[in-house]
Amino acid sequence: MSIVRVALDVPLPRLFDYRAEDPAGDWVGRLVRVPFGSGEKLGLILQVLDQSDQPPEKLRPIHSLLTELPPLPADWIALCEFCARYYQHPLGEVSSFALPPLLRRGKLPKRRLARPQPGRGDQEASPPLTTEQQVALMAIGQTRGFEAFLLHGVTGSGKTEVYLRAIEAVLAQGCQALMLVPEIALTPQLEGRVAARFPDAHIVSAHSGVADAARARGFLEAFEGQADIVLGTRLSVFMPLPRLGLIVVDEEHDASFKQQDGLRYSARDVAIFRAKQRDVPILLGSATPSLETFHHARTGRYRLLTLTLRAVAAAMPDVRIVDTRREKLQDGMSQALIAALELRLARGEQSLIFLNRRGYAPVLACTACGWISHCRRCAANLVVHLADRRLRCHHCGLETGIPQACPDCGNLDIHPFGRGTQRLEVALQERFPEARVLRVDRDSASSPKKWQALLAQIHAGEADILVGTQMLAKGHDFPKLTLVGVVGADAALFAADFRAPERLFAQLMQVGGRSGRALLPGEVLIQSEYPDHPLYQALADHDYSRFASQQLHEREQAGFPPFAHQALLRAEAPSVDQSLAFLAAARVEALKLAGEAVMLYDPVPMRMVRRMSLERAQLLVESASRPALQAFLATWSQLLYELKTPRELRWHLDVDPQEL
DNA sequence: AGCACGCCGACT
DNA sequence: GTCGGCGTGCTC
Ligand SMILES: [Zn+2]
Ligand SMILES: [Zn+2]
Repeated sequence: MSIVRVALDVPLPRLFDYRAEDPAGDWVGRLVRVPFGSGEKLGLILQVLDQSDQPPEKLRPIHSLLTELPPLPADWIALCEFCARYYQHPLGEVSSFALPPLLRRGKLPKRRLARPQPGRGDQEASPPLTTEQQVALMAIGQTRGFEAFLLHGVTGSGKTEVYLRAIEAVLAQGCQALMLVPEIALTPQLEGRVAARFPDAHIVSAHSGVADAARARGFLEAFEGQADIVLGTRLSVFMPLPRLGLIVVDEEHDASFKQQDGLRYSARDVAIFRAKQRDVPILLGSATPSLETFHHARTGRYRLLTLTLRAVAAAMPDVRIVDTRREKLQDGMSQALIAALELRLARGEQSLIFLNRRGYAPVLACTACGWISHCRRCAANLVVHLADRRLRCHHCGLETGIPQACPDCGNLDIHPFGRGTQRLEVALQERFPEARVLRVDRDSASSPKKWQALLAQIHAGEADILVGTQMLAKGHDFPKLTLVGVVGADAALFAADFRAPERLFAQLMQVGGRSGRALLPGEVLIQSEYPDHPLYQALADHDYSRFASQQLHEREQAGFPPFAHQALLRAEAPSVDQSLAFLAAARVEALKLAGEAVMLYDPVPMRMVRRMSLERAQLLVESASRPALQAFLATWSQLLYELKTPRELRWHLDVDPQEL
């Protein structure tokens, strides 16, 4: 009698053994139906063994083997095992997550006919390369096996062209390429561009918007080697790719590569593991690399390839910091910005005002008693959405109507305070009645369809002034756009999070890059009360390296990443005392095993304590040594599972957390 | 996380 | 008497 060791989608940090009659040699990697408790579950066979460490009477026989699907390859299983180990997550949950939902339930997609993919016509001509692009491609082409490259190049310097050429080269060798892009960048336009460039390649798109059947089909096409290119969001880092030859991570600094719930993985970091594991090169591209990546490039762990020039015939935009200390702003805008807008309107060019705050105003307040609109489920204000006359919580979705009078004192004099995109839109429309003002944020672009419609409208030149959040910052080329105004950026300058400046710089650099891409020179006006701040000065000089060096210096002084490695234990419960009590108990356990290499902080309530009626707290763990942190987390998390906790308390570990 | 079992309150 | 509330314990 043999034993199979199975990974099951349950939140338990262990595998489960079952009896099996006569397992064949190819059982490892297959899906299997097994009895579990009172029901049945689908699991993944990880090992076939002679005996179990469980007492024989506990062992139950498997129900059935899923033979429709070939066994998942060993390297795919190893990838899941790495994620389980690194992110301290149950292996069964990882492998389940790595499968498309349909396969997770043991179903296969209906028709698996080879889609009429290849042969879409003529290949789109590739533009000529700049010397810098040639140098980069030469370096990439010369590697044999694993090597990580950081392709650092400003917007318009032709990073995408380098990706496409590098992909072309691996396809020519009969290999597959995996290209990861941020959620917001995976648009029909990008898919179209890749498809036009590789008319004979079989391209699979993978993101959460793809329907279940199509996603499963894409997975199988990648798995069976029919797919040549997988283009997708962070999910697609888990695609099995037997002929993998290259991984590309575009906008590698983008926050959407880190999953913020469940398995809290960073697709960029998992991609690096994968490239190493499969011994293939990986290309990380960005105009504003994450400081982690930039640090690795500086210290020689990654190879730095730089594109300094705009490949398109256009100069860098002129970036000016507008000092707003001495000036009375009009609707949040300076004279300089208003004049610049007028100029663009007169010339028939487009302008964009970037304000990273949606809604009409961040809060509604009573001038008599001090009441403010707050969410009863969260420690947050309800945001005024005047466009649909609602108050809305941006954290839990709670909605109410806008009260006519103060709910506390009955005062009729209640006002929206502060400014969001809706208010700016209204103000601009009043100031420039003849201009076509278009707001682009998550509210106006609530579905992919509406988003595409807005983009089409912008491209057709049917808008003069765009008001938008970071949605507008990424990946879209607006040829008629020559002015970018930035409003209200200072708030992020002094945020509590040590990564806030890094994010702000990246965001402003990116949104600034929207202006003047084609033949018209661009201008960027950033309004600030701290015009001399080094972050703005570096932006004005287009000097990412100077900013990054200064930030890295500060991080080193403070002992922050990338000079330290962090993990966060978070807890949430109906009361913050419960959360803190759990963390205190966890800390006691940790003290028993933490050596000097691992630093344990005190449990503290989270910056926004209450969210969706749960009160949250966290405990930071830090070490200069990654292996020391990993070893500590492995034992600690085992102890945490054994800790007795109230039913209503939930906890998780976040390795390499993005926000503290 | 599910899902069973189990032991006390109020309803036909 | 029993229907059902959710506390606690287990899942190979
Ligand atoms: Zn009041
Ligand atoms: Zn809320």
